[in-house]
Amino acid sequence: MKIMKVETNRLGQAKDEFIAQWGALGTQWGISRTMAQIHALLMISPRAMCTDEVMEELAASRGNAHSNLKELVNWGLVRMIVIKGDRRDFYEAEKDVWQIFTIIARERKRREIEPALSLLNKCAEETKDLRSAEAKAFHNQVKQLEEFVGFASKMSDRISSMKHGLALQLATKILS
Amino acid sequence: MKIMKVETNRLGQAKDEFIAQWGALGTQWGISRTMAQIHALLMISPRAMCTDEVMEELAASRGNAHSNLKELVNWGLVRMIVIKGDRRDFYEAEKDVWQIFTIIARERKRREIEPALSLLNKCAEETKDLRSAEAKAFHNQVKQLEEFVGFASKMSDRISSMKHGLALQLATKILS
DNA sequence: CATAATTTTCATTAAATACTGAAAATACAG
DNA sequence: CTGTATTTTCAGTATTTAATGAAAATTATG
Repeated sequence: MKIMKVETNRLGQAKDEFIAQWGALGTQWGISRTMAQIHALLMISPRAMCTDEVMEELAASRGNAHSNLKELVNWGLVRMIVIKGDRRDFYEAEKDVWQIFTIIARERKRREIEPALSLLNKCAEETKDLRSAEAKAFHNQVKQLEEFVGFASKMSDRISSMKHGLALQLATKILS
Repeated sequence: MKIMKVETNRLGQAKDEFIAQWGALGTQWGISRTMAQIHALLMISPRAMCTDEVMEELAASRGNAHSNLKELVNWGLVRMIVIKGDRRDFYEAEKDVWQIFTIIARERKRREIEPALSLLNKCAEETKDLRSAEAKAFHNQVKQLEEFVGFASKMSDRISSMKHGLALQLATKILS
């Protein structure tokens, strides 16, 4: 085993724990454990990594590493990097927290809010001219949900498109 | 088959679609399909329902209906109701959208934000006095995440504890 | 107390999701 | 073109999560 300072070892342990736990959290957030682990690994890596390094670090299969890297690039949380004179693809994570937040917010809106909103639109529309008391009650409830979710959708857009500084300013006002 | 007005049938179809689709959405939100379906069913039901009615409406098993009803009561999205002269337990959903929102926000914070925050706290703490450049970079990245997530946590609390009207006022300001 | 209605539990089964590893496809260098 | 490094795909397997249904426990009723 390589000789190393106690400090280096402590750092390694902290990193490993971070990666392992971030992976576990990922499953709570609806993304696969490996995807969250790769994200954690790259967020704290001082340099871009290639597929084999990721595989080794996480003891994951090639297919798994590959598809999750692709997915992360898709989300925009990770960028592919070309290093000249090297045929391999390298990957590095977006590290700015506000960027990370807006990317995740956009994705969640797309997956969680928009489909709900379109369902609510449809149900409200389909029942808007029914006259029975029961139908009116249904229409009313759906309408309330529709308005709220529509609101949430707009809010999400607005906040995501803010500059970090401006958002911070707004947040400070709310927290004060 | 029972004779019914066209209107009644249209309403029934809209309800069925709403329940089915809300269930499908539930899986995106990290809750089981049945739980989301029961929630939808009760949100649009004009009266409280007993376990057997829920089972029948959703073609779900007793155990499934039971455990998901229990879970919904646990969240606070559904209340158990006692009807005198009837031994069965009845259930009714919270219908106020702002209430629904705050309940879900609280639960999500508990499951998604708090564990992340405690991990970040721990990792920042464990590396705060390491001096290598690599350690400092790690500590710095974790710290940034910690600050942001801590911020999000406070925001979530603040907004959830607002009265609907006040939140609306705030939102209007942001959207304007 | 006996019994009937209802709720609760839980071992088993089914369904959904994530991962593996090897083979096929692609890209590049000589 | 040929051989090699690398990426991509995907059928098969493993893991995780949700649902079933029947049995046990509980609760009310006469």
